[in-house]
Amino acid sequence: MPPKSVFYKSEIINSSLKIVAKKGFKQLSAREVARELNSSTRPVYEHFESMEELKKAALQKTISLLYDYVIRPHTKNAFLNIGAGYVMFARDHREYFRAIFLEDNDSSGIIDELLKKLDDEMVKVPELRKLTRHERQVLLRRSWIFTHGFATMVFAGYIKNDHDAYIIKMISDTGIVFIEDSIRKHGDGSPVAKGK
Amino acid sequence: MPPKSVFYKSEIINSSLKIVAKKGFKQLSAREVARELNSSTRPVYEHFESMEELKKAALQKTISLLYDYVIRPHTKNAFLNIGAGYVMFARDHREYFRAIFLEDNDSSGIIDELLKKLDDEMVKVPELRKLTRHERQVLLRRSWIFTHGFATMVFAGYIKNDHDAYIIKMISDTGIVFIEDSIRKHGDGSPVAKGK
DNA sequence: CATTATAGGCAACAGGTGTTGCATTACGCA
DNA sequence: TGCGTAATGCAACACCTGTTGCCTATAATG
Repeated sequence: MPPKSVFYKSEIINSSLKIVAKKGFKQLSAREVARELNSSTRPVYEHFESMEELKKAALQKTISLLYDYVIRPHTKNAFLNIGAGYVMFARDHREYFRAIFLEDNDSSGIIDELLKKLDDEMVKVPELRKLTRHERQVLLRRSWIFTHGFATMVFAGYIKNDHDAYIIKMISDTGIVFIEDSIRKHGDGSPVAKGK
Repeated sequence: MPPKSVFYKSEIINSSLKIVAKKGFKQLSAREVARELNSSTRPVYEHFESMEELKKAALQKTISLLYDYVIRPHTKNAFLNIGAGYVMFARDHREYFRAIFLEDNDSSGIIDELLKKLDDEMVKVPELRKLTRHERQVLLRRSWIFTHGFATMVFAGYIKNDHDAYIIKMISDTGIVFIEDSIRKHGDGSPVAKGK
């Protein structure tokens, strides 16, 4: 029998995430992982075909952490939680956020999934149910662009005040502005309400 | 006397920008530049102390190109031109946009300058002049977060329709929503109008 | 026409990367 | 207690990076 594995797959991924958090995704290398584990570079290749594969696995783990954030009940409003969680993730895990959304990793699937969650929450709100499909899409898109912009600016360190309360207020206030606009436009049949 | 310089500083910078546009900022290396110029790596060090310095010069040139974009009269509204130009820049020059705003190059000075331009334009609009300083700041910040979010999503390739007309409509429509909200809040002294 | 300063090419240095061949080691079954 | 298997460490390969020493070629001056 072989000696039991000293370095488990999960340890290697966790070490990788530490490195990404500290030095960024592009600094993740086999030797860097080895240093973190006090080992040679071999164990990496014991569990992964290539560094490419390890990087994929590490990215996947950051994505699942993102999902934790958007599910977390920051407020009583699930709609708001997704946006606020997204921004908080950008604040708490800069390098993960960069790896997922700002490097060339085709993040569109994740965004689509988050948008779907948001849409599901939206139809639960009575005031929004009367909106047409197109009106809801406009609202969703606007809200998301704002949220993503906010997250990206927090990521860049441009937003000095990034406490939970401020993030929630910002997302909430602007969301309300967009919602009120949608309802108003729906009422008077202005160009936005094409579907009606 | 020495032989006259075959490779001018400007040529080196232009070659660098070509490389950045094609392969990204992090792929910009002395040997890449040499390949582009059909030369050795020497000329780079003839005109620049280090690659660091060349990278700075290249980044500076991308920033001046960004300014061209936000000054360009896409519409008759200078306020709108800045936002639309910003998004179009992200669309036309992905890698420059990434280098300026999404890598660790402290872009806050540029954002501050753009915000100042926007503020200057804002006070020229009669309806906005009655807003308090704080109300104007809220409006500006909201508009900018949305614009930056839009640019970042265009950058990521998530916005499929990125024609000039759509970009302008998007920035304009949302800007109007924010402006109307500011004016409305100013009227009824709601929490946003703290300064009044 | 000779001289001299210097731009540029070549090739090397040190350090980084992914990856792999080989020797060693330790485990748990026989 | 011995043995086979497979995980690990070491060291090397090839290729990337920034940078520099040395040599050559050139152009304007004396």
